[in-house]
Amino acid sequence: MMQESGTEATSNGLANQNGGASVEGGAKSATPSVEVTAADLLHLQQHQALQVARQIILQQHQQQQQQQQQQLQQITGRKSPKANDKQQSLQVPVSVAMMTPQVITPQQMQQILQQQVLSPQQLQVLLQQQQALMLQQQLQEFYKKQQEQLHLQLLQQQQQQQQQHAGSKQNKEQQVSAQQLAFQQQLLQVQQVQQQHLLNLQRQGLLTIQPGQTGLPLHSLTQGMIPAELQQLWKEVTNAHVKEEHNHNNGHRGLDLSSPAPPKNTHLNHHASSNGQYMSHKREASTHEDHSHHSHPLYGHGVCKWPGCEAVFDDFYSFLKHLNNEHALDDRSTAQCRVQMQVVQQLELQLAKDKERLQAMMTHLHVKSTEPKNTPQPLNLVSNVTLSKSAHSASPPLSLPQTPTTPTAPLTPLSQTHSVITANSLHGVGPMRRRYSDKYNMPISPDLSQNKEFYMNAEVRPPFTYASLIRQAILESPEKQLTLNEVYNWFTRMFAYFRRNAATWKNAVRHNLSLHKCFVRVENVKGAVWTVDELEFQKRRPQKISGSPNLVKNIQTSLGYGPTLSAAFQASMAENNIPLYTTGSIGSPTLHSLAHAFREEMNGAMDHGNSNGSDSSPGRSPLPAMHHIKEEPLDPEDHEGPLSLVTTANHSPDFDHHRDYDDEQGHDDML
DNA sequence: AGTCGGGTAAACATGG
DNA sequence: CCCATGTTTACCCGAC
Repeated sequence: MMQESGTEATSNGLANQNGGASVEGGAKSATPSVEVTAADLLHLQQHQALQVARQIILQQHQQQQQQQQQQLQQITGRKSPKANDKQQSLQVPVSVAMMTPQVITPQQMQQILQQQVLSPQQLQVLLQQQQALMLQQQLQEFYKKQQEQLHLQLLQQQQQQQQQHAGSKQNKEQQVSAQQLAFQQQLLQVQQVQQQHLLNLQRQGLLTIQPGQTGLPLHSLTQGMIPAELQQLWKEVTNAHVKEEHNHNNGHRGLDLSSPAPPKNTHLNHHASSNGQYMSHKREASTHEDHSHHSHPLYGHGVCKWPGCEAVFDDFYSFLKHLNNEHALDDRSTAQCRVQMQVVQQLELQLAKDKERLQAMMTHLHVKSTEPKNTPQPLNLVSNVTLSKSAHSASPPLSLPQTPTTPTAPLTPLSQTHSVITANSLHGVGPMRRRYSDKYNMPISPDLSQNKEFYMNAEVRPPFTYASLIRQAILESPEKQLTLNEVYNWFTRMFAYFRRNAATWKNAVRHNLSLHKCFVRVENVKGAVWTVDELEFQKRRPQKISGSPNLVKNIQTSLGYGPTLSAAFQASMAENNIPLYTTGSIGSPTLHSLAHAFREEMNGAMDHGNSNGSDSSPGRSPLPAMHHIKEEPLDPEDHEGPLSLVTTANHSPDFDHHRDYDDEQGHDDML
């Protein structure tokens, strides 16, 4: 089918769509200056950090496990009937290339990616979850290390003190300083380790996570001699579903992070040895050394670490056998691999952000900044949800339910119900290749943040029709009208996927503009612009009730939007009787767009009864509503929320700025 | 099996 | 002539 011969149309040749460059962004260079000596400060730092960690962990811990497990399992089970039928065109996107999977060639991965075996939403969810997990783990490790180090130092200091003249004030100060230093160093180390680790992951292209074991690793980690606070933290986190296996008989770790990163191990071991604790780490190390020949990134502690697997094996060979049989190069495996890639990519971005955040926190604390200003850290995804949101909040009224929790539709919801999604979504549904079935007419909306970012960086085809996208582009514009070229630009700016094969999709765009009555061409002074005739657009949507009700429902539920959300949703819809407004209304961008978007979502919802994030196909993600993304560079991506309402509301504030979409993609967040 | 909407390819027209 | 922009037709696919 697609002949990619297409002469690349000039403009969009954004060759490297890899927006994520920021990972190594310079920002972080500033090393923590060590001037503070007051014990208070130290304490404060720790305390704050712990708070954050606690928050994050508490909020996500539980869901994580369940969600992850479910998700992974689903995906795992998923089979794509014809995933391979179209793998002819090989195109290696830069971004993907940067992660070289060991098992599959970049080309293959790319193909897989493009096939959309997994829906963006699923990916999104997975990514978020994994990110959360990783974050969580990192935090744990971080604090653990920090505490440990400090503890050590303390002991040493005490010894010294005893040996010397006790009571000297100087000694005390020194001790404090030492601790402070240790703390600083720890931070740096952690950062370095993380960086290295990520690099490794990047190289490997794989990162395995064992959802079900999430809790264990942490647990074992904290088992040593953890300071009260940490213990408490841990307790809070785990008590929910604490379980059994404390016996660190298996010191597995939720994330297979360490294995691929030798440096890290070294590091950890170093510390471990110093104080003779750290079971898990040690264990890990030993695993590597002792069974070096048996080491396999996908095999750890007798368990297959293939995402969603967890099969247990007595010996390495059994595992190998299993690996070859169960995880051979087939549709499912490739799909999982693909997910992993996305996960890694996202994690990298996330890490970068978190580093920045950490930096900001440190800076803030050290510099004793004045007001309690919330650090402007996007920390999207996961954390974003919980913490950062504040920024937006400032704004108004519209925010409905927007609560921090609502956010990621995909994410949170799952947590509660780990029931539904299963079988159906997994196995049943095939990969939706390019054809995301019908209904992706759904309104582009919520979830955007994540999706937006996701699509902006991942070369994954958005699950929306060209018509929907075009409409979105136009509606997002301040004037509600765009020239063809502007539409093109919007596409390339918003979706990494459209940074390639320009000839193809551009043709499609033109084709759609001409074909659908909902797009109206308006002659303009300097040419012609396209506008959207909302009425027309709405007219053509009703056609299908977004997929079989069953499916939809299923998904809805599976996503956790139980009756509750549904009800809420309906209610809101009812409230807004969405009057459609027609065509090219040009007016104050602000209100207009807002209303527009708002209605859009509403309409969408109405049309398809269910629509929204839950579109039938397992994966369909809610449209990336990228309304107004432009201006928020760092910002939080937003919140998406299952209900469009939410989203819209949140965005509202930004509506005013309108800018030219034409400029280059200046605003892509830098991430 | 037929219909329908959507995606892709391509031919063709037009104007700069 | 080339290219961007539009229009139109044809064909394929998947969902219903």
